[in-house]
Amino acid sequence: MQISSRFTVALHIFTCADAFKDDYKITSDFLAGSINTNPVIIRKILSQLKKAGLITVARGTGGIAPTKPLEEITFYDVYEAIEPLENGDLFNFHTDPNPQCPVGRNIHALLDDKLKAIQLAMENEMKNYTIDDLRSGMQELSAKEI
Amino acid sequence: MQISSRFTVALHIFTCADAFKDDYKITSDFLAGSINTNPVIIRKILSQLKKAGLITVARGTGGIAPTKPLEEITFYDVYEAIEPLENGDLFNFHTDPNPQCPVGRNIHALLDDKLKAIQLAMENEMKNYTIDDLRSGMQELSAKEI
DNA sequence: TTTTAATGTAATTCTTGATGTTGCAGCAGA
DNA sequence: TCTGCTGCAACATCAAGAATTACATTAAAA
Repeated sequence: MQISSRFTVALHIFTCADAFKDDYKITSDFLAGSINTNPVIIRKILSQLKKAGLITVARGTGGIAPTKPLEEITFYDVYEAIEPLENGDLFNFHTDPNPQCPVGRNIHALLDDKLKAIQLAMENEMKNYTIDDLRSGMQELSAKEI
Repeated sequence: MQISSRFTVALHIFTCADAFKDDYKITSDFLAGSINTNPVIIRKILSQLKKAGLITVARGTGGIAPTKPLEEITFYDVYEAIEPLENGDLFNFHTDPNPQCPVGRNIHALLDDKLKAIQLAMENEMKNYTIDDLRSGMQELSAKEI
């Protein structure tokens, strides 16, 4: 099972917002055009990013802006804002293992710390990348195209 | 979005198979009893583990057995056998970003290596845990219960 | 050889979540 | 007031996970 595209869409949004901030007003319609999806999808994601305190969204007039310097917004911040994990756990268990079976009643005790370590390994790697990396990476790619 | 319970069910299966290998024949019905699910669910997972070469399943007579020493079967081996990832990628993109937009046509070039690094961080941590860790951990937990 | 107990697998249903779409109320600046 | 945009509810669609039933196939034991 893959992680939903909303996460990469959110990163796409941040990249666009920075790349075009001087030339266009960044609206949900504008972003939907670059990503090629529906503006309402964008607004839902913007709403999540706003709730997480990562951006401000100007109601009425339109336009979005990050609340912090781009090098302070990590991939993990975006991931956390976007991906709703039940109890914060990446891994799912089957519900109601058999308590009569010694394995069934101990399976959580046996696995929880190991699965958490695996999850943390991923989340910590996410903290090594920031939106500013996307901004500078985008600049390089644009320069190559000319 | 969470990783499906089939992964933790597979780990549960390995743990049970070892814990009861001397006292019971390990059938899909027996395992379904401990996990509290349907035998067909178990058989599908067993089928995946067999295809990956991690276990043998005795047709007709029933019973399963690992093909390797337990310390040589890592969580990653099980994960890889169980989780069908499109193109091997953990992260999803929205299809068809706008090629007219410089961000849209470069979003993959911009993100692919970073997302791969995050995925690898998780997968490498998975390689640090083996089925043998579950066997010994289960022994300790059982000892405590008495 | 027949019986028996398993596996292998197809077909179906149910549920949930991601995604897409329409419609409209609310807001703020021109 | 008019215009353009956000916020949000209400659906529709689709795919995947999970559960269940049914049945053919297999291999050992009786």
